[in-house]
Amino acid sequence: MKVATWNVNSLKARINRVLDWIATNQVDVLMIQETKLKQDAFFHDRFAEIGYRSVHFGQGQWNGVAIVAKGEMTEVSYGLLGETFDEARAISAVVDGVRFFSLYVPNGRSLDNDHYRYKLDFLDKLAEQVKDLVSSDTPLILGGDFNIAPNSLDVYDESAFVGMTHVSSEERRRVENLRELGLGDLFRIYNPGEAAFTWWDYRNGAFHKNQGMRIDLLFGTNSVVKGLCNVVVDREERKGGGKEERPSDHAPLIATFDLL
DNA sequence: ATGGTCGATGGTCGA
Repeated sequence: MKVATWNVNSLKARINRVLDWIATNQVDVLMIQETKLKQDAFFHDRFAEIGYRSVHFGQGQWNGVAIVAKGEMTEVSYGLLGETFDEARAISAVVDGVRFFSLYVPNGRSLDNDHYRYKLDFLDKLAEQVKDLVSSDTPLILGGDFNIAPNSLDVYDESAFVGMTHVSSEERRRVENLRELGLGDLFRIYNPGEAAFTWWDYRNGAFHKNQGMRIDLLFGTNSVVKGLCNVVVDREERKGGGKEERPSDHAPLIATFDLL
C-alpha cells in the first residue's frame, strides 16, 4: 500500500499539479491539507476522472482537508470525533481496512498568542481520540501538516527558531505523546539520522538554501511500521516548473508498506 | 538589520 500526505496550499491553485502528481505516483491514498475550498467547491469530478474517490471537509478561504483514494471510503467523519473545534482541520475515513486521518494542525502563530493554546488543545483532543483507536483491530494512519518539527534534526538551524512555535517543548511533548500511545513516526523510523524537510518558506530563497523544516508527518500503528518498504519526501515537487509552474510551499511525503 | 513570497481577497491577513 502506498500512501501520502501533502499540504497543497490551495487546491484551486494546485489542482492540475495535484492530478498530475497522483497520475505519476499512483498512490492508493492521498491525505490533503489546506484545500482553501468551501465544502461544495471540491473537485470530486476531476479526481473521479483519474479513477479516485474523494471526501472533503471544507471551510473556504482557510483550512480544508481531504482524503483521495482508489478504494472505497467508509466510516467518514468530518472533524475530530466529539471535538469542539469548528474549523475544517480533520477528516477521517476507512480505506482497504485502514483508518486514515488527514490533519491540519493549527499553526500557533507565536508562543504568547491564543492560537498557540488552540494548537495544544487540538493536539490533546487528537491524542484522546488516538488513545481509543489504537486499541482497535483496524490499523491507523495519521497524515498531515502538524506544524511541529519533532526534533533538532528536523530544523535546518534551531538557533533561528529560539522562542518560536514549531519547536517548543510543549509542542514536541505532544508528538512524543502520540509515539507513546503506539504510533510510529514513519519517516524517522525508516530514515533514522537523515535530515529531510517537507516545508520551505516561499520567502528569502529558503528552498534554494534548503532552509526548511520537517513538519509534515505520517504516523502509523505497529502493523504499518513493521511492514514499511519505503518512506520518502518528494523534494522534486517543491521545485515547480512544468505546465503548472507554481509549487506548494510543502512537498509530499510518501510511505509504502505491506500490511502485516 | 530588514524584508523578502505566496494565496484568498478586493483591506489586509495568515502562513
